[in-house]
Amino acid sequence: MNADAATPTDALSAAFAALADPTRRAILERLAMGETTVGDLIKPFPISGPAISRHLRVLENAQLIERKVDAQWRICKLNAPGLRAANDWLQHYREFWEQSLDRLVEVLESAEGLAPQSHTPGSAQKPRRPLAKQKRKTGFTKRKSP
Amino acid sequence: MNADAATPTDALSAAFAALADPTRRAILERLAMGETTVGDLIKPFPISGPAISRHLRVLENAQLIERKVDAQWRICKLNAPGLRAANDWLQHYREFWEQSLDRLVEVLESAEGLAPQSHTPGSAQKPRRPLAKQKRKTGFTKRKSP
DNA sequence: CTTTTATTTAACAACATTGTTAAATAAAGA
DNA sequence: TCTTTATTTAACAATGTTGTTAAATAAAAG
Repeated sequence: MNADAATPTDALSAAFAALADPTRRAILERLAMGETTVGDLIKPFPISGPAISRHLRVLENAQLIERKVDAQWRICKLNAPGLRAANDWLQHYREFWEQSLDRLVEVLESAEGLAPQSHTPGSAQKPRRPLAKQKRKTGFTKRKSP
Repeated sequence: MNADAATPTDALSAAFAALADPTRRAILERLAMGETTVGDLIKPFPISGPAISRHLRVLENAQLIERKVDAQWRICKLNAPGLRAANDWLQHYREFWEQSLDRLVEVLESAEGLAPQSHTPGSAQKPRRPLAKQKRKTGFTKRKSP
């Protein structure tokens, strides 16, 4: 609903960016089994300690994990609110894909090959031809007429 | 459950990476209202056409949108399965944050300031001291003893 | 106090991402 | 056909990310 494409690195962007790495996702999966130390987290991975250390920082900045100090160990654990925030954003599309699935089911069941159009709310009508005749400023570079 | 940190750019990584950009999220939000043209999508943004064009490619590669050609227009629309896949991944943490919320509620309600420990399954016991005495290969660089 | 264990910082190279402008493509319309 | 409209590709600079090794910190153990 808001087209705010400004904020330098908002929380959501940081969260998704953090989730975009398989190593970090694997770390989260490990942490879902319970909090543990950095040294323990590193074991499954073929990368260096400092590399993991930075992955953890990324996860922490993204608020997907928290760290606490226990002597020379840093205990890492999942941070619920951060994970939840990312999930919530995706959730507002839930309606969309469920609708799509409904429609697919319909198509399959009626076996007619053509889904009836006007069925669900929220999916705007597509105009046969895009919008108007008026001058549309597009932001694309114009070509000089030679 | 799987610690596969290998695949160069798996679908999930691509999806989350695509979601990590506010401009792209705004594009998806716009598309949630119905499919439309590239020229229409660009309007709210202060960036150039080619920039949007590439954002769209990123979204398409991540399978979050689909494009079809209609004369000189490319009509963009959301791609349910891709969005769903990203959501599903996050969903397996749902249990986790719900549990955390439950616990928070308990703490607040009992107003004792201390949550009873052994309550929920899935959250492993933290050993008072991490694991064993045995030699643990950590993967961190060792310091030379001077 | 010296050494060991755990983890982070620093410095750096290899890539990847994003935005820019100019030019290419392609269909529609005059 | 020539022009306009819509969008992509190319080339490039600025910036960000990830991994590496060497060195810095800091608490624990001897």
